[in-house]
Amino acid sequence: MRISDAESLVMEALWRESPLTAEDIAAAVGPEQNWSDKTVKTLLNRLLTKKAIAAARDGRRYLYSPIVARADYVQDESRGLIDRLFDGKLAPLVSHFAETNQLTPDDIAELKRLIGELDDGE
Amino acid sequence: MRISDAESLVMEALWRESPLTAEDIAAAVGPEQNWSDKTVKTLLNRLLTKKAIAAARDGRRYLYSPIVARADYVQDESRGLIDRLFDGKLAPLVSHFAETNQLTPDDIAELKRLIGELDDGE
DNA sequence: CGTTAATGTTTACACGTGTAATCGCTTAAT
DNA sequence: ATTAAGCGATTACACGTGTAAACATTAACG
Repeated sequence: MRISDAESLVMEALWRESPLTAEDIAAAVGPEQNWSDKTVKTLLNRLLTKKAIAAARDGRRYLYSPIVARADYVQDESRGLIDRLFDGKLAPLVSHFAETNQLTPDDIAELKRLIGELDDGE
Repeated sequence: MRISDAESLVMEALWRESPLTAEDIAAAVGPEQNWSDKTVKTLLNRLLTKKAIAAARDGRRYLYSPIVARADYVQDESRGLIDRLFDGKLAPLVSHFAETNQLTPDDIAELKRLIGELDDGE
């Protein structure tokens, strides 16, 4: 099942560090998003029913941990975008960024390095 | 305003060719998506109120054309994804694809070419 | 000229999402 | 033991979206 935008912010907190209590997560995400702790609880529950996270009882509270791996999530999201907008190929996306001048010299250097490695490794 | 997934399929038809009648669009998109012509009409109206497309009366019907450019849409979508998931930088996305073995030799060749050009051009 | 067919306009409706408030149970403090 | 406080669970509610049916209007055909 799909992880929504708001939910993904909770996931990001858990991917950074886990397990966390609801309180921890509210503290990590709430202020930034201007969310009440109630909102965070709702998101946690939805993520639970979606089996995206697990909860382990710890006394009176729960400790939450991700079940879905960030890599898998990132995978689905980026594959989806590339399939929808760039005919499933990565190069056109890079090309688009290049054409719209969204690449800093650092980006370019990093890309060069990556591509070089690829060539060697594969 | 945001263009939804279903709406974007209508936009794609118009980006491929415009102006088009509602009928044209239904013919172009409907079968693939299993949409009734009613559904296409609804999407066209929503896109109109979102000012994503324009309609020019042509006798009894309208001819629809995009107002939003595909490049701008692609721009927003891909920037959004990269900001959300890759810290705003393109290189980590490419890196992710490389690590998860989603690059065909063709992709790699194309990327090499692109990066090479970049280097020269900029 | 009236009826039908083609189009566009309005209304519908369930589901996910963002954003919470309220209810209820359990534990800690008095 | 009673009450208050802290948590989780349940309920709420408006808005966007996917998907379409119903209604209205107008032009064409008989």
